[in-house]
Amino acid sequence: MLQALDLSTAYVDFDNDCPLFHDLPQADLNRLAEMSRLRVLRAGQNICEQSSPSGRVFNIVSGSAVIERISSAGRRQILAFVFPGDFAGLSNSAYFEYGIRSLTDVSAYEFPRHKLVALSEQSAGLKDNIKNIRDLVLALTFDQVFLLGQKRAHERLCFFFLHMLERLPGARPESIKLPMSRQDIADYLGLTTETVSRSVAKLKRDGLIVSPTPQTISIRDMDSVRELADIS
Amino acid sequence: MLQALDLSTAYVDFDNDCPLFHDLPQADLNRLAEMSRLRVLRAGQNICEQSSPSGRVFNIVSGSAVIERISSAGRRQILAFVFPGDFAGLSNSAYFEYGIRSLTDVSAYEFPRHKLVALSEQSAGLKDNIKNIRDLVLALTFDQVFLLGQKRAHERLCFFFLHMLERLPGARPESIKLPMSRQDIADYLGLTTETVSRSVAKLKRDGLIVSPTPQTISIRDMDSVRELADIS
DNA sequence: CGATGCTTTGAATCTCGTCAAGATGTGTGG
DNA sequence: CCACACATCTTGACGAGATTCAAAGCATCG
Repeated sequence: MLQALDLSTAYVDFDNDCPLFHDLPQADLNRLAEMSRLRVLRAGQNICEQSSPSGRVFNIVSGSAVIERISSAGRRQILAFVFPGDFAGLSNSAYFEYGIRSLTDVSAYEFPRHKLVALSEQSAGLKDNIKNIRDLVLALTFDQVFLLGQKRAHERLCFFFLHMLERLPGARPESIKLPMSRQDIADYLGLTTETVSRSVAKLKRDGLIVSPTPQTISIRDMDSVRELADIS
Repeated sequence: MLQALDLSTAYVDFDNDCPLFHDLPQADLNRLAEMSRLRVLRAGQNICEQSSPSGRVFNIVSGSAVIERISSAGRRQILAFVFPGDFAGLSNSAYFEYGIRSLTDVSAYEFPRHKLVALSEQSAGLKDNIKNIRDLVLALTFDQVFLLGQKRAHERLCFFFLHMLERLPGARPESIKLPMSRQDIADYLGLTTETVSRSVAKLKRDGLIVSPTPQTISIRDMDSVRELADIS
């Protein structure tokens, strides 16, 4: 986890091919760098609190985090997992309608929202990038609505593995290293930890996956996993 | 339903306080009118097909419609209900990741997406309006994720009634006239028609609502309905 | 009026949640 | 290096809630 706290490598990310910085001219990158602040957090900390003023937005540099909503009754729903390169906090209401919380040690650039918006008015590239990010978020959220409304537990798991395969940096079909706990997966998929465990056990039993440790998933029968995930 | 097909009243809507046209100067309204085409559909028709090229966007003038996704396995999830003044089709991918289908007779303005985008580049007001619409859609979709992931059947219905109360034009706590079938409600809430029926029956039995006809809901105990809806 | 489609109700089944116990793994201090 | 405590994860038994299948009510419309 020391890597996550290494500031010298973090700055390199301004050149990376991440959605916010993609294809921007150096001038824009410089101005983004000027307005940004690098925040470093330990695992399990709030990056921003649900219902707090939504004046800041975040670009994850290293580590993993969740976007979560907790109701007055104490029920928790994870709206998304965010990984390096991902952008979070692009709410347009005055207050965050969700919280962002680190799963691992995390480093992230923090931008004042009004400054980022102001710069995006002058930079067509930046504005496009922000729009694309919003579009992706909406598309992913539609997928999740379908998942929660229509799929069974083991189907949700299959969808989840394929989703992680796409979004989690470094994930390969033979080796997906999950940075989140069973509770996090459960709160993302609208299940309980017990049901997640049982569904994983079932997928193992049926030979679709192998899981040497709880945090490691290896897909053995991709066709069957895809079919159960029912990607529309 | 003849009202829905009355073209003379439909045009008035360009002056209405609907999200897309809100606070626009007359010049912009005129250009919007020029590029638009009024479409009139009977109940149960596709306004646009899932997976078809997403070249058009729609502004509902009269009637009700659903935004739905149907998987390869034939399962259907309704992503949203849309009502007069609502805007639909703002997908940014090349193909619609959902279909739009009329519930009642519907009239709607159809805009070529590229023209609307081009005009929004010149009209700050229009651009803001579009952005606000997208923000609202995302916020509503987050609510639905929470609903589907965390709530029980009768809680989902309470949330649904309050949601309709806010969004359905003309709805009042004492009289919500639902334009959709039990099947549509079920596909929106991730339930079956039978469970919707039973949950409505339970809410009636418990004195929270009255329902003289299946399409008419009257909220009797707003506090309890709110509490069950668990608006976060 | 009968026919059709939508809604409701009933009974059996199944999936998932709950509660409880046991297994596994990790980190700490002896 | 081992032993113990604490977390997390897994498994089992049971029950609640939702689905499924079937049949019966209730409208609307020829």
